[in-house]
Amino acid sequence: MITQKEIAQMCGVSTSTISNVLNGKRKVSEATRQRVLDVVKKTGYQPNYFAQGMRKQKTNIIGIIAEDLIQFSSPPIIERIMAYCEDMHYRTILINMRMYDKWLNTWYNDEKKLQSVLKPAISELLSIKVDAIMYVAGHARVVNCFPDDFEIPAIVVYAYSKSPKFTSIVIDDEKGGYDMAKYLVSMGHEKIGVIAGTADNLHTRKRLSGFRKALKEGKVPYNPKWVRYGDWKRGSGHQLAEELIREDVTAIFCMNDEMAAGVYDYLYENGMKAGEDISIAGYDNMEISGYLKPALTTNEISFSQIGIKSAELMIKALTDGYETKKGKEIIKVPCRIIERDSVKRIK
Amino acid sequence: MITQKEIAQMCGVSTSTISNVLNGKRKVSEATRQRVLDVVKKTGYQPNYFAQGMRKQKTNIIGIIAEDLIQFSSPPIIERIMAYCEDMHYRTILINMRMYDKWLNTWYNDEKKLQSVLKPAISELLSIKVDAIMYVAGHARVVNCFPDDFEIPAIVVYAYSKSPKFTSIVIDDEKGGYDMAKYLVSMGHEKIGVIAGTADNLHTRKRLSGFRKALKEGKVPYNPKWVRYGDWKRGSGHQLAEELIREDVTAIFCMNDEMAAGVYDYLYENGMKAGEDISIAGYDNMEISGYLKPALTTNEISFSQIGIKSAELMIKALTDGYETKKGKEIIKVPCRIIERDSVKRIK
DNA sequence: TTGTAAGCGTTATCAA
DNA sequence: TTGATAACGCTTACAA
Repeated sequence: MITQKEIAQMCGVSTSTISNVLNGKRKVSEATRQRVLDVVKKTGYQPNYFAQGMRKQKTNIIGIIAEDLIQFSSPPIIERIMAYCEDMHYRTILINMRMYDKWLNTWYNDEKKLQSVLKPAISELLSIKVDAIMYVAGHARVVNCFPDDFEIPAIVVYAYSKSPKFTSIVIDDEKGGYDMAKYLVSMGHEKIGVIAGTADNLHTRKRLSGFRKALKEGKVPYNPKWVRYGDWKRGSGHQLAEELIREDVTAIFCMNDEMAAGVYDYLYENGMKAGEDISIAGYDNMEISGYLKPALTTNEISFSQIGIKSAELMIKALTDGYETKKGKEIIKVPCRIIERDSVKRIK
Repeated sequence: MITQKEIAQMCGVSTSTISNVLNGKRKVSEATRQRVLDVVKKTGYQPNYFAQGMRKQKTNIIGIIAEDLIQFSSPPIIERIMAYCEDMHYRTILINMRMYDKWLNTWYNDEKKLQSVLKPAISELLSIKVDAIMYVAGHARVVNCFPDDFEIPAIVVYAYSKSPKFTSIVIDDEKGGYDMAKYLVSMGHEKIGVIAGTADNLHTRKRLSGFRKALKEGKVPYNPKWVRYGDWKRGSGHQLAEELIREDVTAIFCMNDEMAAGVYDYLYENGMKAGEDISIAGYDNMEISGYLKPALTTNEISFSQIGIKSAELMIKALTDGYETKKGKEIIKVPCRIIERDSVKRIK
């Protein structure tokens, strides 16, 4: 590949002149400037990125570490991050840790497994001399990503940073649960079942706490028997639907769309229909929710908002100095209820 | 960040010794080796990637250019490519062109739009000195990715390379259409409607040609009136379902699951049921197909196979010399019919 | 077995 | 306005 030196020879000037033309760092006579630009264009010269990086000690690259690219939340978040960075003239480099591929579902709370792939990923990015690192989690939990004395700005996306030194961007689960309960109550429901996620999960706990708060405000009774814990999978929705229907609830709030689909399975098998015989609400607004019959009312998580917000913060930190390191900040992105046909107004 | 020079000082040896220990290039006495390794470990020293790359003129990085990361096919393909490359000790760097974000649906056949983002993407990868480039398309068509005299090995994934110099990995659409027709005929259907994709689309044409071939072999009449062209969207499935049902077909082959979902919409509105009143088959095996009721029989595209296959080829080309440049090869990855509940045996 | 020194392609500093 | 030169951190040929 052609180098600056060759361009310099072809133009009959020194390499510093080429460099100066290309970077506009100092005055170069219009004549030589044009000559240089012509040759650069003709030859298709591209500065060697490594040489530049080495000399400047600054790369304008932001590293992204994704827990798992095939987690459904990851592509839209990362897509927006990349878009924003590109607009701000930063490059991005993505490392996909592929946690699911490596350990299926057994890594969520296994610190050792996480660190065994996270450390090399961080090392790699540091050796590439990225300006900052964005950690994109696959789902919310407290996660120990970076050491307190981490040498570059960093941010935790879609999970809570264990260390208070790093800003986190998460969804507002508490408000999400609260809003959904408010909505169901406003539709006349007073016996509301919940198919929650796993009991120790952060999403689960926060959504449930918001849910209870709204019931209290609405003076609607809360019955712990109406709260069942699933495993986020379709099958558990099916199973718990049966239990809750036996309790005579008029509505079921499922903490994800997949379990809601499991409820639909149960209804289908038993000749019942969501939005008629019982009301169903989901969470996530995954693609499937618009394809269920009747279409599922659910709480949309705006992954693009999460992506944009975190990229903005990251770049602001980079421009303003290392502000993110000053202290923890937890940014909460709100969810939004998408009203479809699975919740019926009663009474 | 700590450099090799500092490590050398701390160990009381020269930098070349450090380098040799780290790369195992020549004999170093066990004593110094240990001493060096200890210090490296203690300090967390990481070689500077830029300096290495510059010196070695070899990066072991494979560049991936994705047309669109949020196209549903892209994440699983890319995930597998990354996995395979990682196993083979190659790094990957991903550039997402975000075509959809930039131009919605208007870029498919717009060479100018494509080139306006592809050229900078390629330049960037070349200036990073990647060893090879993999182009990951969002959907099949003939695409003009690289100039014939491209300087590094390259491969086109999920689309057909215009230039015969580059290998393409695509799905076997012809066989896909053939298999589906065979299957429907084997279930007793003789009046089979088709909701095809857009008429000029490569997927459409190849699937249709396979479809006709199978009908011919099965001595089942082919009626052009039973073939309708949609736009791959749900709405067109809905609309064309009505037209085909009026033609009294007993089965409808939809060229993607989304249009099949549109057919379901129509059936639902009219009190009909797939797999009972009429048989429906889809294509893609998207997530939704397992959530439709009754679950949709469809032709699965194995994106992971595509990813693995292309990564294998790429790395083989890199190891064996630049074989990919020798001549065009079109690798076809077969689809696989997933039998669910939407196709009924008749007669 | 180890050290010295050149060189990879840029940019920044200094001198002209 | 321009050019020579050093320096970035590493690997490798050659010398010791």
